[in-house]
Amino acid sequence: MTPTTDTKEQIISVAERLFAERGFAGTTLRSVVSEAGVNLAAVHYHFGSKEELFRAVVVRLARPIVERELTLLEELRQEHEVPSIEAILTALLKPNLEILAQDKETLVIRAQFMGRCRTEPEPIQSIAAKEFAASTEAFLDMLQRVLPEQSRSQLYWKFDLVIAALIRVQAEAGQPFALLRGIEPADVETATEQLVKFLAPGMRS
Amino acid sequence: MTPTTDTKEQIISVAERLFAERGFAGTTLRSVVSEAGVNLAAVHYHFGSKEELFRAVVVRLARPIVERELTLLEELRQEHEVPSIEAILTALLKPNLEILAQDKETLVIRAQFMGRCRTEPEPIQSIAAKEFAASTEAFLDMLQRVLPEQSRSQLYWKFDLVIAALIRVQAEAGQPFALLRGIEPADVETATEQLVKFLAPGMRS
DNA sequence: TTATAATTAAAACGTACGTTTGAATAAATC
DNA sequence: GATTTATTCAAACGTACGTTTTAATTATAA
Repeated sequence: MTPTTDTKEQIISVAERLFAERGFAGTTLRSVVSEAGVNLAAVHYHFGSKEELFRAVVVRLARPIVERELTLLEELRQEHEVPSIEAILTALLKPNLEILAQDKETLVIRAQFMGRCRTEPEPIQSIAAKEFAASTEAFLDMLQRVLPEQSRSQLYWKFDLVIAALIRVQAEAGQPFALLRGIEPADVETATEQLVKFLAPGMRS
Repeated sequence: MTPTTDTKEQIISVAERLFAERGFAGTTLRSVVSEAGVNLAAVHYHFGSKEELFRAVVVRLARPIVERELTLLEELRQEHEVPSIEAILTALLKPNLEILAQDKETLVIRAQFMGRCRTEPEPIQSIAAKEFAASTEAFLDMLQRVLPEQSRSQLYWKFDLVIAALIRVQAEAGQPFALLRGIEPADVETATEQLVKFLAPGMRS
């Protein structure tokens, strides 16, 4: 019998890829377990349902991102009374790109999954949104402080567009014309800078 | 027997809404025909398959957009040797928002559908991408002319981000904090301007 | 009016899905 | 080693899906 943590992680890893490629509804549990080399009932034993499996995949990827984002934001807050827009956006975006770049093998899969889970039909989309809620709120608050002349409404849709851009960069990661092409630290640095350079002027306008 | 054009249009209209809400895989033909008040076989008679139904929905919405975009672009080309980035982006984005604003009833549905079809798993996403291919190419060419110092690669991902922003604006249309909140011509005008104002500086940078 | 074509209806085909069940096996605990 | 708990297995449950088939009905053409 395969060790437990391997079974669970195997299922999550295969599910991550298939959910990314086919979406939630288009991915069958039978295809997941077939590729993971485990039994169909294992999904229900370990995760309880297809939806909880999806949640497990989201959590594995999103938690470290959100933690890192919040840590960077806190550091910003302590270093500067009024951080720059560029610094805030970097704190927001970089963890998202860094995590993708951990492994060439999983770069595209993770990127696609990140994009996928934010565009899924409900109730799946909410699963991901909840995981990012703390980060969303913290960054909106910081932006409001830095840009007090903008209405909350304005900040809201601009923030939304920043996230949309991030999703797109993730979705295209690893492609020939993509902003994030590789997994070197320099690749992440460049991609983050260029994305911030694209978005910051619009945030201020 | 209901007249043919009504049956077909009814099916397309219901399908548009359900595909938007649930995605391609999450929408069943039985739910579509049930709400359209027609028979299941009608889908196959009129469209041949579920995928062709999806295509029919895309075509109904995308064709007029692309035509309008290309028309505006041609007008721009004839009026200016070197059009401004703002004018180009307006020509690109405004038809997409205008068509949503034709009817308060369908604003959110159409917006969601537009966003949905660009984020679907393959092979569905390609169906929509093909419909926009002519427009994509024409605008990239124009941008390249106006920004000759930028590489094609750079223009490509920036254009991609513009489209991502558009998708997001569409997806949020009609919501309280949305950029496009209503269907008056002034609403479209404002939304287009603000979106262009957000994106143009980044295009130039 | 009759014949032909178009459209709709209902049932069925062939296949598939997430979830549940009960048994078997493996691992952990005493 | 015996017992308990955890995990895996295979089959089945209850339901559903897109597509196909055949017949009936309606619309159009001659």
